[in-house]
Amino acid sequence: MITIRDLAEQLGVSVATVSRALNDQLGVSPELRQRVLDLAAEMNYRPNVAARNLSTDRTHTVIFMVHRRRFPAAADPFYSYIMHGMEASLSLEGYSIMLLTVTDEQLAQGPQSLPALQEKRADAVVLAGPEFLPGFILSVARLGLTTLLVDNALRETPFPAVLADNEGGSRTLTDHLIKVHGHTHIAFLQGPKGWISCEERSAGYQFAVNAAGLESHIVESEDTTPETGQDAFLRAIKDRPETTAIVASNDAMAIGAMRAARQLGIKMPQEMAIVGFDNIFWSAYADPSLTTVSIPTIEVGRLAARLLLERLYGTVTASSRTIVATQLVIRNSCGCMEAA
Amino acid sequence: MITIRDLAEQLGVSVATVSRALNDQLGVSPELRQRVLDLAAEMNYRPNVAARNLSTDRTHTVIFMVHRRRFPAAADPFYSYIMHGMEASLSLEGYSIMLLTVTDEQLAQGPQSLPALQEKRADAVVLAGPEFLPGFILSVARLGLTTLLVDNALRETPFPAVLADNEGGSRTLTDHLIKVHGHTHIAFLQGPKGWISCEERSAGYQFAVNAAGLESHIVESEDTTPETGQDAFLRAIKDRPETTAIVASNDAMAIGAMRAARQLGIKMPQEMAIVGFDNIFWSAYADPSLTTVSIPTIEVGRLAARLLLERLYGTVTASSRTIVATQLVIRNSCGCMEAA
DNA sequence: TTGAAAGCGCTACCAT
DNA sequence: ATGGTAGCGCTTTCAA
Repeated sequence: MITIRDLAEQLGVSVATVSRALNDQLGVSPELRQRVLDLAAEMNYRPNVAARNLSTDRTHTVIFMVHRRRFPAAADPFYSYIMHGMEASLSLEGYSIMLLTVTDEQLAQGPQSLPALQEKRADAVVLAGPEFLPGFILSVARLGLTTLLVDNALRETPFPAVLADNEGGSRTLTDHLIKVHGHTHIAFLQGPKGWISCEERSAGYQFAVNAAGLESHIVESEDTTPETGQDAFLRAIKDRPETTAIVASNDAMAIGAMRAARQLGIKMPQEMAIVGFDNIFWSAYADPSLTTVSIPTIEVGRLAARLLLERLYGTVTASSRTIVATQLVIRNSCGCMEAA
Repeated sequence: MITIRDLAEQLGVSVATVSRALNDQLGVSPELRQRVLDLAAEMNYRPNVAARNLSTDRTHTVIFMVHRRRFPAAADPFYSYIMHGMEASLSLEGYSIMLLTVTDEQLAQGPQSLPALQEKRADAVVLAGPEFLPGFILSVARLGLTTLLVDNALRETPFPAVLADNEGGSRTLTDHLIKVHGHTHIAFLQGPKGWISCEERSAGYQFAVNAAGLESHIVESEDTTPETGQDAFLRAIKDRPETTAIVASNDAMAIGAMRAARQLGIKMPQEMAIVGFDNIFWSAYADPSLTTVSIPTIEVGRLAARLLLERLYGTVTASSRTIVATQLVIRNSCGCMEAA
């Protein structure tokens, strides 16, 4: 293994100079700098990360923390995508990303139970998903790591967070059912209370429905899987048989609802329009193909990476929530393009 | 931040002793050891990883390397699952896992283009997926990192690798179509040449078909997506209209084939049985639900982690390939349980 | 069993 | 612009 000492000796200069040249710091004459760089390249020099970490107290590493159940979610690798987006961005800046999945027990015990965090293996940490509660979040932040929430947020305390525009997307989606297809009895299949994305989607639905002077109809669920979607659908039409359209909290629920509808012999989209959220890969393969809202997950990850780096370098202090635009994806399940 | 020096001073002993006590090394009297441990706990001492890394030349980190296109694969988060399994196991041993996705250019340029590898940010590296070619693999290994292949293998050189029992799974699956359902004209939708898992699945199919005295019928594809499955299916039945069953290289292709069959008005499973491989979440939601072979991805990850740690600790030297058993998952698309 | 001290490779401060 | 050098916190010889 070759070190800056080797380079320094070869060139007959001090290690300090070599270090400066290598780190692009001022105080080195252009020609000497070039000689250092050339020799480093020639000798295939690689900095020792551990040594640099020790003396700078920086690791150039970010921890991506997510609940173990959610990575990957069987039905939807949402967080895998976000991590992927982060990795691609971070690697460009010389940063690495570590995966840390946490169990319910660890969540309950707090960050003390997470050695990777305590040992400061990273400069920053992303907490992805709604499982992280305020108490946990704040204790992580208190550890001294730069902390960022993704697909989650604190309600009262301002805290850096990146989220999709769930409310806007849901409003647009619901509006589409109302304005384009003329539905007047639309139910919303709501996911668990406390999952911010579900609540925002619910809010978007309600806004659209209220604005149109329609009655809202919210059916609650404990989860957002096909199974719970199926179940919620059945309750929805039992409650109100006049229902002709369903907005599900996500695609998985929507696909479950479709299955339930099909089993009852309900024609889709003619007798029942069903739409989802997330635009998972398989939503295009549902029958009828699912109208939904897409979230640019890679972009969410890219943004998270950028925000983190900005905060690490002190470029920026303010701005708590960052909202990423979503987009309506029209397919067949809303009633559009039936000819296709 | 509290260091071993703080502990040493508090206790009036040397840092060497504290270090030994903390690292469970011999040469410390039981009572002193206990006092050290107690104080460490009381003062909430956390070792500085960078310092330890520097002096031991170990990082207690593993890099999970995968092609950028494959993480996560939109249709099937196969590698996300494996990484997840690895993380869960590694964290128990105090190891962390880093994600490193690589592009085609980086693959072509070799490990030189990957700073994370060169800088020895990890003790070991897993190369997951068939995109890593022998030259690349061997140069990574030459870097001095403990290297392990997952869902890939070298053909000639013995090299540590973990794979699912693709051949066995595929043989069992094909056998099921022959023995239970009496099919005599079964086509195999083959994925790209060079993807070892696809080739093994192909071999399993051929073995079963030959053993039954049937003719094999292999249809090639450039990828293993629903689109390529759809296309391959059409070519298969055009080639041989007598075909009554399809074994696809994976579930995504199988679902694509189903779509093509449905568009042609072919009844499934009565007129056409279609089966897949991987048991992705959505395969249960296909119509008819997909008979397939499940791969215990979490277990694959767990095994990979264990093999890596064993090699890091020099417990084991031999054994190149490790094969993980797969399991037949019977649903409706093969013709079983039609009543259900 | 315990302690002293020499590094690990790099950064950054203080001189020159 | 360049050099000398003191750490960063820990592990690990070597002595006692």
